[in-house]
Amino acid sequence: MSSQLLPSAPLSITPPPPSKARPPVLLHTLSQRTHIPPHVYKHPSAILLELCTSMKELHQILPLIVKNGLYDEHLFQTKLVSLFCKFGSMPEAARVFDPIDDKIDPLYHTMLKGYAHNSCLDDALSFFNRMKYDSVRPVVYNFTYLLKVCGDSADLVRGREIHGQLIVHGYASNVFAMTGVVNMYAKCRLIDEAYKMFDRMPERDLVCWNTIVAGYAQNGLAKRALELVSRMQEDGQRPDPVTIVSMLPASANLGSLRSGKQIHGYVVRAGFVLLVNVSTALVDMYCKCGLVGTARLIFDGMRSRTVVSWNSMIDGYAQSGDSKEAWILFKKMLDEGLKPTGVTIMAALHACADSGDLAGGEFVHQLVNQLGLVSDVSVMNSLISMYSKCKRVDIAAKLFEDLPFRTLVSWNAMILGYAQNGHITEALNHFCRMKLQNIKPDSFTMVSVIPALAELSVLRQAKWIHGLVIRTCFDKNVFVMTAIVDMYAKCGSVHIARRVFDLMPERHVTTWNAMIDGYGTHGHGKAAVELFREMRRGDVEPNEITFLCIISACSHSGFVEEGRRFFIIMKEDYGLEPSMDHYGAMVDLLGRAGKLNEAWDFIQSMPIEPGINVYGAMLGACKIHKNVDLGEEAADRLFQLDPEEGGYHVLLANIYATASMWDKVAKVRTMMEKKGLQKTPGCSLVDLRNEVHTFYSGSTWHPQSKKIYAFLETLIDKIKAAGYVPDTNSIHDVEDDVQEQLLSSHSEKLAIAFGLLNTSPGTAIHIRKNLRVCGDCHNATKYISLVTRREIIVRDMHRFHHFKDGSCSCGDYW
DNA sequence: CTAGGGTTAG
Repeated sequence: MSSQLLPSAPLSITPPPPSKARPPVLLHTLSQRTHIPPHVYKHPSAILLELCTSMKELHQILPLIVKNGLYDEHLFQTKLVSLFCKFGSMPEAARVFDPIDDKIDPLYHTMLKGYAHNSCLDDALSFFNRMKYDSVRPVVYNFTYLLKVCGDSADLVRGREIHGQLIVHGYASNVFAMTGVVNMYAKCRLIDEAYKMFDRMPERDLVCWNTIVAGYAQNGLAKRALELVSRMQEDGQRPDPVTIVSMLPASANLGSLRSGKQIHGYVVRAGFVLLVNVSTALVDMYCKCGLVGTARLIFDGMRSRTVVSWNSMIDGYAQSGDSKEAWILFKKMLDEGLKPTGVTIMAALHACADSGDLAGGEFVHQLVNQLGLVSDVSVMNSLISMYSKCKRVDIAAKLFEDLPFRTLVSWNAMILGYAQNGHITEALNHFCRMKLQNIKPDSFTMVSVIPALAELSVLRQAKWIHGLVIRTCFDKNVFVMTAIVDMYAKCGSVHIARRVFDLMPERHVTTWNAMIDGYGTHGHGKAAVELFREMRRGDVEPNEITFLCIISACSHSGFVEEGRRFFIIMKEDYGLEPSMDHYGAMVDLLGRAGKLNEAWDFIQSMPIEPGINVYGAMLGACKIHKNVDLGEEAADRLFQLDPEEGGYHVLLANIYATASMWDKVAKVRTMMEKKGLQKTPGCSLVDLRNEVHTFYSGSTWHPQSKKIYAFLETLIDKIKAAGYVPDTNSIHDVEDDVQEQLLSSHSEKLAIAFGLLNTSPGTAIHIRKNLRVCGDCHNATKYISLVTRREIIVRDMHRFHHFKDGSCSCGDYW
């Protein structure tokens, strides 16, 4: 067996000359007395050298050794070089190495090892070439050092070269050398090439099986990695702790609890549980498979833990959404005096981002500075994400701009940060900026940019990015394509969305959700329900979000009974517990349909304390159905919850205004002022050729402003002739003509006028509005679509309105 | 001097 492990070519180490120095007398006599051959005893200088643990100690010991005389000169030289290499000082190693006249081969080997470990690959290779020049025959382990460095730096070109040289030197069948080759190719992400080399090996031992298993596991081919473990067992190799530590992340990656538990069983039977790296990998696996509690039990039962154990557990909590527990454990780790690593910091920042804990995030930021982790770009990326999630995209941007070098992840974090904070133009600018710097976007970039364009709601831009997605082959990526489906729906083209949806070979639950929601917001309740039924017949399981989408689709279309049924099915058939958003959607469903008392009773029967969104839905329903009493009651409860949004107060004020209760309107306004709440200014966007034009109520800064107002005046006369009556009952404190003027300068009317002025007859006009469409604008737009024979598509904060021939797709029900 | 494999991370 062991003969197979020997190199096929003879080793070329020249035997060192017999030692001239005799061991000191004491040791010599000791060895005679105990019949141990004298060469087993080491020279005291050698022992001293071996005790060195740092460069400082080495420099202290050196004079002593020189004073007390050298033992074997070659051994001393080699030992010294080895120590300088070990402590990372290649210049000092070279100072010892260079002047030596009769260099023995091991001296060269030691030096090469030093270069391989401490310097760049170039230094190691040029030393390797010098060896050849000095006629030193390379030995197997010279190649293994170099292959390792190639693998670590993923330098495929040099890796191949060394592979070639290794063959020339006759090591093509050497297990050690070829294991190094397999590992090198695997690290260079050429797993097929790695397997080819593995397959050609005449003999395979445990280490080389472990190498190929780890190779597959690290290249994301988890299933194949686990299959190979079965094969290695058929080949007579028993998985050892190293195998296990590759298998566990593989089964975690698969999310396969069954195989994870199987491995756990094996670990227990084989007696590996006490090994800290094995139990750490178990903790990680259970976290990734969703059993964070089980992971915690293992973590708590560990006799010793490394920083990796802590990191795995903290990140396990962070990834599973338990940011509270993640934070508690992070603090505990600090309390125990453990030094966090970059990974710890990233997990902690993830937790802060999730819970919106800015103060916690700032604390971690300080820690990053103290620990000197500012040069760790991954940590900085996490800081950017944390600040963005905590709505401080300004700080995130500052960090991003100050980065000495940026990775793709940095760009993605920044683009997503901008997109999620509503800075759509900035998100798109950065996308263009990264492309100008020749940084290739990945699917994460696309999934950040596409929703930004969806927010912009400009069909032309949507088609542009869709084209880009196809050209860059991201149309094979289910997440990117889901974003595209969602984007088309949000750009008003639910039919294109459906076409893209139909063409997708693979659909994720989010793909179905996007399409169902698309139908819902466009008021195509029937299509939404049909698609949901189709989904249930297929093998993609609906999730909580699916039910949110379908219930809200029912709400937009007035399908009260269907909506109710879905709410029940959700729990009974799928075991999904309704969240606050689901309760909100149900109140909206009932309330919108005019079943205000039922909606109120529904709120009373909720098993959890109703949130802002629930009372908000109630208030909205009261506005539609002009119910002051219930509206007041809902608002009362709502305001106790201290909403940061000024919109709810405006809603209540509008309820009062509709009922001409002007004193109450004034009261609400005062309350708003006291609380420092502001009404979000209404704004409408319209895209024209290459520009997005923004209009605010009464704004006059647009270059075409004069033309727009003049056109609007004649337009309003025309629709009045067709039957339009301005709805002035929400304004009371100004003269009639001023009321009308205020109404006619609403942002959507300005945007529509601008759109009509600048586009050709027969084309549709797309308007994007940040708030809900007001009643008067809704009515006016219907008439405008009639008299101008133009289709006008308005996307408000909740849904789409397709105005055509005097009516709206929402059936005046929004 | 005296070889090759392994854990956490957007």
